[in-house]
Amino acid sequence: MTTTGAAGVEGTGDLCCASVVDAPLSQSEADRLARVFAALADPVRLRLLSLVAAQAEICSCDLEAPLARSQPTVSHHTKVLAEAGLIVGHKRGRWTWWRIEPGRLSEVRAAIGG
Amino acid sequence: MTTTGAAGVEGTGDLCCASVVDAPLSQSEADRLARVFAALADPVRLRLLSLVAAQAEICSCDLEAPLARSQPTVSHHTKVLAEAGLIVGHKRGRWTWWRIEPGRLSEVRAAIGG
DNA sequence: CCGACGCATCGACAATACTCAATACATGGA
DNA sequence: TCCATGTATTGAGTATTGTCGATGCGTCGG
Repeated sequence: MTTTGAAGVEGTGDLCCASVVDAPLSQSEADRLARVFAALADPVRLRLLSLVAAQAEICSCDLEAPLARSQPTVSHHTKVLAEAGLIVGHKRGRWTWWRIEPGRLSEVRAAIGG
Repeated sequence: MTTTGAAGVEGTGDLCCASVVDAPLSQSEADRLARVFAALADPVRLRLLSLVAAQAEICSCDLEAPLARSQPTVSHHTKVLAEAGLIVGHKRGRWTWWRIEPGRLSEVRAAIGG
């Protein structure tokens, strides 16, 4: 099982070629982009993301302590990030391991004029 | 008057050298970053930003129609973007003109691994 | 088979955000 | 000076979000 919100690299929606600095964004492009930014708009999720990015793979159980949040809260945040396509998780035994999806961050970077 | 939330290029706070993909973000770095992402996490504001970016300078009065929002709502969104340091406005006569602050978007891009 | 463990989901609550009508403020023209 | 115009602010209603305790589900060890 891959705990990704949607298929492939794309989380909530494809970001390709939608750029804030180019022609005015369409309604739907803005919606898709806003969803990814919303996932990044929480300090706990940003720290979670940086923890995942720092270790190639990390277990949910190793996130509660550094984030100082309860297990349900951590689970909520991983879900949000996964649905945005920013991280991917898969279960192995009793544990869920998360890794970053670097391509997604690149898409975001491109969308703001990368 | 420059309708920027804070001094200089920085809006809510300096983003320099805080990167999601490098070492774990500190609490305060995450807070500052999250504030900027929160400003980008609304589709109306993203379209507003793209309208501003497309024209070197644009009047508030020319935003209501394309955004299909009331004047107070547009004013609210411009304020949020300005406080995040993403746009800058100054009054000229009766009108307020907004322009993009490209450096701020660059900072955000760098923070996600640019 | 049973209990412990890791994780996801549910329900609830407080805090925040988006929106608009009403109002206040400031500027320029007559 | 007075009024019209563009913008900002206030107040209120609704929706969304972050958080946690309680609970459910799947997996491993004994």
